[in-house]
Amino acid sequence: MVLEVIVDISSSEVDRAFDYEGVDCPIGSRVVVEFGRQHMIGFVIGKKERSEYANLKKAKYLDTPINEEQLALMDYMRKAYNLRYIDVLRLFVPAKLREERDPEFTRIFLTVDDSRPLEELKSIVGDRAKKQLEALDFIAATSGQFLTLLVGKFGASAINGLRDKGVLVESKVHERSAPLGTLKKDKKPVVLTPDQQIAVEKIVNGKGVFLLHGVTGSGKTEIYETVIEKFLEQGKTAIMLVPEISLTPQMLGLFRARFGENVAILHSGLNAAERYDEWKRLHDGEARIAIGARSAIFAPLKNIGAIIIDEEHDTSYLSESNPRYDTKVIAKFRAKNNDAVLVLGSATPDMETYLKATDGEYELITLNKRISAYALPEMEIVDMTQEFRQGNRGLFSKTLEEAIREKLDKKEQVMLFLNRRGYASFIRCKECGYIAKCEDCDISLTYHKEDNELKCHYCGRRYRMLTKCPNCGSTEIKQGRIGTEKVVDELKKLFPNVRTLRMDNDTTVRKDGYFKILNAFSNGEADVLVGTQMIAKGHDFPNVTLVGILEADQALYFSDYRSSERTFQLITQVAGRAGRADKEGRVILQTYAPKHYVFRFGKSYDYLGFWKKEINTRLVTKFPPYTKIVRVLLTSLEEDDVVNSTRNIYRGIQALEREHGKFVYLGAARSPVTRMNGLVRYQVMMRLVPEEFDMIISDVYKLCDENKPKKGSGFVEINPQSLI
DNA sequence: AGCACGCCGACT
DNA sequence: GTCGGCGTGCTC
Repeated sequence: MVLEVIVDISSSEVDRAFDYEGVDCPIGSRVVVEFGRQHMIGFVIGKKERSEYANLKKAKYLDTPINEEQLALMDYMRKAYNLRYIDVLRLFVPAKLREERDPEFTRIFLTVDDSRPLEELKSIVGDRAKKQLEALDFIAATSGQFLTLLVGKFGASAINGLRDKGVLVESKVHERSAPLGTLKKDKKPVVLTPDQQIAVEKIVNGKGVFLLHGVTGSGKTEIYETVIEKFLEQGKTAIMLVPEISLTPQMLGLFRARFGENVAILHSGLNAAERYDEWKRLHDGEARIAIGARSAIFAPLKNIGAIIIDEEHDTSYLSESNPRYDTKVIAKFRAKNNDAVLVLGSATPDMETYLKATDGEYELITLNKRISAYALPEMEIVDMTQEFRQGNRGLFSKTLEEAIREKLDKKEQVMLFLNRRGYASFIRCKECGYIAKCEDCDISLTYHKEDNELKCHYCGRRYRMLTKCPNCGSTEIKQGRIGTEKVVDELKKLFPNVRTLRMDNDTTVRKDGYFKILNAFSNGEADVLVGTQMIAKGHDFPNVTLVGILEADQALYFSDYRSSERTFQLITQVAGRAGRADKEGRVILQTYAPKHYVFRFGKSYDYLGFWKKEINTRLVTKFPPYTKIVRVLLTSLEEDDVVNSTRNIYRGIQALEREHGKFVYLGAARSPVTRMNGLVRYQVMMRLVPEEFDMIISDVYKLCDENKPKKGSGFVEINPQSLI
């Protein structure tokens, strides 16, 4: 049998099938092949009787990690996103299976025989074998250990003695660093409200895509859990996706408590062995619920009954680097192929999602009531232009300052939000307008007070702080907008004894930094938490009774058509942080544009009002969801090379425009960031109505592939999150 | 991606 | 003379 094999190398050069001689095995199988002079893992993507090549090498069959439905998804993704075989295949296979190791490698795992009481086992061991008793206690207390660890700790003779006496149960387990103990199911019957009950009924008895639009605290999680439970009862499986940032231990604990060993968790915190183990449990049918961030949509499950995407508007569902994909699109494909329901949940749905719900493409389920008796906090909007006119040059309005003072006196906690690090201080000459930029990236540098230096947030390059303008020599060179550090500084001036924590990309470079800071705040180690919207997501701090949003409108004037939507999502989410449980919350929003409709609708938590206004704007201005923005980004070491490539691609697209109708917009230019990491960047931008998009996108991919710069690269982005 | 082949500069 | 620089080309 001739097998068509894709080798595990991510390069366009080699991303095609190579013929090998091998046993008849299913498509989707994993094999070892000799490729050139090296041994490689490969994946079978096709089979045939004969090959046009003579002297085929042999492929050695290992296993079949990818199922038929996943193969169909692979083909779909390759076409829809112009991806390589191998880049898609890798999404389905844990890294461990791509290392050349014996995949059947197992270790012996020992647990105590729990069919008999521990005391009885001890008497079998006898009180003369002290070391054995010690080991037995240890194994019991830790609910099982690997043989190698036990031998290291207690010595081979003691452990072999125990094994001979038959008080232990032995099992072969795939390598894994932290075995799950036996988890008790704490199955409290969940009582659903009538609204929740109706939602569950609709989803379980319906088909297709559902938008579950529910205000913060309307009990979406209980609905997800019950839906999953109902499908499990039917013998089906389920995938639940959450934004990476909300995969908290508490959240997972909730699912573990309800579904126990049936849940497999896939998140970035797992090491390769743990990830493989969770993957394997799903693949073998030992676990039937996959829960995780974006990539969990590729879980090796069959017979899926429900796919749930929580906080569906969250941008973490869009993969912005190789391989680029939209999780919702993948979810729809898998739901359709499995005849599963897809549930999209959010308090502030994506513009496009809500449009589809109003069009009837999705079924809309609205939850207006909060399950707790407490209303959402009142939002106060403070006009900062007024403050300025009254002589207040600080960051805090009088209202906010007084509110903070009051909360600090009461020993309650405060959260202060800034829009994001990108808006932190840049350096500008007041005399000539010079702005300090990165020599490599052409991006405004950000001032970091802690190190007294300037940093480029795109390449990380550092510069000494300027004392005078390199352009005109003026010493009137000052920071522009504010960053979290500045907020902390000013806060300390107003309240000398305040204890603060700061959270942004700088303080959370290390993966655990994020949770450390949140834990510290949760434990009351600080009075005020200052941060970017990172702190807005998902976490409940019962003692937080005041939330301040500083410069709420910074994002509004950022050159992105989604800025209003983002701002609305942010303020809704942020407001949800204030006042849970028994304490009334207060939200103070500072803005220089108090009359903007975002704040008007945001203040009253009126999503629908906002959506109607915003969707009309998108229609009139011809932006998504009514159009698709396509950007072809070309980069090269040499200007001539990239200019040449850009010109060819632009001409090709012009030809497509002549052939297929009128585009909303087509233009070619240098990218907003003209150089990054030493590469020159050009782009071709276009805005297409959906029909045009469908007609020409594959031609655009082809043009890009065929005309990309000789000494660089080119790729196509669809509705890119940022145009840097 | 590797790894070979291959054709020019400075070394025991 | 030859060791080795990394440019180009191939892997069923």
